Amino acid sequence: MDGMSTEPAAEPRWLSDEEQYAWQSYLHATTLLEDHLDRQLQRDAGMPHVYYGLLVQLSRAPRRRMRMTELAQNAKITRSRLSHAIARLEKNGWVRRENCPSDKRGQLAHLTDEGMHVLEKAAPGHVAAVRGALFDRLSPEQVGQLAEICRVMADGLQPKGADLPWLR
Amino acid sequence: MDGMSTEPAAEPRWLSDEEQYAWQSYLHATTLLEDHLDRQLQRDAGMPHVYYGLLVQLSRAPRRRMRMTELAQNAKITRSRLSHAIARLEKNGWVRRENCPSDKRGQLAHLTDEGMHVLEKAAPGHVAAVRGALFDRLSPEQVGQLAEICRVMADGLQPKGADLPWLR
DNA sequence: TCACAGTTGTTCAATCTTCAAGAACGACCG
DNA sequence: CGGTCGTTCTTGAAGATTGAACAACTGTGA
Repeated sequence: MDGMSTEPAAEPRWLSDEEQYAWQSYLHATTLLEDHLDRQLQRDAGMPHVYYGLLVQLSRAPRRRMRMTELAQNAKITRSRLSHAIARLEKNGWVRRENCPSDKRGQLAHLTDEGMHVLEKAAPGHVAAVRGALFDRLSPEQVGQLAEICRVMADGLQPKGADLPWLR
Repeated sequence: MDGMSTEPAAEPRWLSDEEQYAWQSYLHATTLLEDHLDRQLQRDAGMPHVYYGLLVQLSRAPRRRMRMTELAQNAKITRSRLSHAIARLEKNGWVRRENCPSDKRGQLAHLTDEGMHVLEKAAPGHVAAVRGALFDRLSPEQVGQLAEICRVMADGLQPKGADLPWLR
């Protein structure tokens, strides 16, 4: 008996030089961008990026209302986290909870007028930040490439629906 | 003359349809990937991705030692956050603090043998996760595109006078 | 030598996130 | 009905992060 055993982890395929470089660049860039947007929104709108995203979702929903679970899924956060987040936004007066008429377990998050106002005030600065960091620096081809790359990534990470990609 | 006034925020340039789509895809994909890696490492190595990154940095440093500030800069986190993180890793026995001989204010973070061992155990699974989510799904051209896009992004977000130690 | 401004790392309080329950309700089946 | 299981949302405690404040130290210039 020697090296070869029944171990499932045979030979880890490490990253090539190009892949390593791409991975480092990815981590570097995404971290910087996330920090940048978080700071910008915290400064200008008094909330982190995730919370801003919740308001955006609500603003686009019919009657500015959305079920908690649906909102959590769209924002890719847990229901628990959403519960805390909505509690905070409710304390700010930007969101209000309502009972769901069709399901007594359910709750609707409702973007208030005040919340809509905050969102409208914050949006231009936020878009400018995204532009300045990303879209004003990329060529149209690169924007397309980025979208396609992200689509492929998301395809392989889809948590629900068919769990086909989870090999093994 | 009409609504136009002296407002400094003249006309926010919103995102085009292509840009909106790319931005949504970006947020979706990066969130999913980060969550995926965080869970994988939390499950297999008992620490989040950021902490794993710290161990990687240390493992590559001369004598497995690094100054706190340098480590924080490389990992793109604040010194405060690093302080807490190292305290936690120290509690696990994976890192130890040492006084810096040349600067009495300074501290060196030192990756212990035990920490190195944990890292070596976790690395294959982590690489597999990165591969499975990203590099095994992208064409070589896309890997190059991604690297270039991220390089441009990072260029525009570089916090200060740029020293680029991660560029070879 | 002596300010003195700048750096280094830690700490505190406020905030945010996660994880493990748990209460309330709906859907289904006998 | 009544029982059972799954869903929906909330809660509380532990852990993590942030930003400001702080003590200790360095290096520079007068």
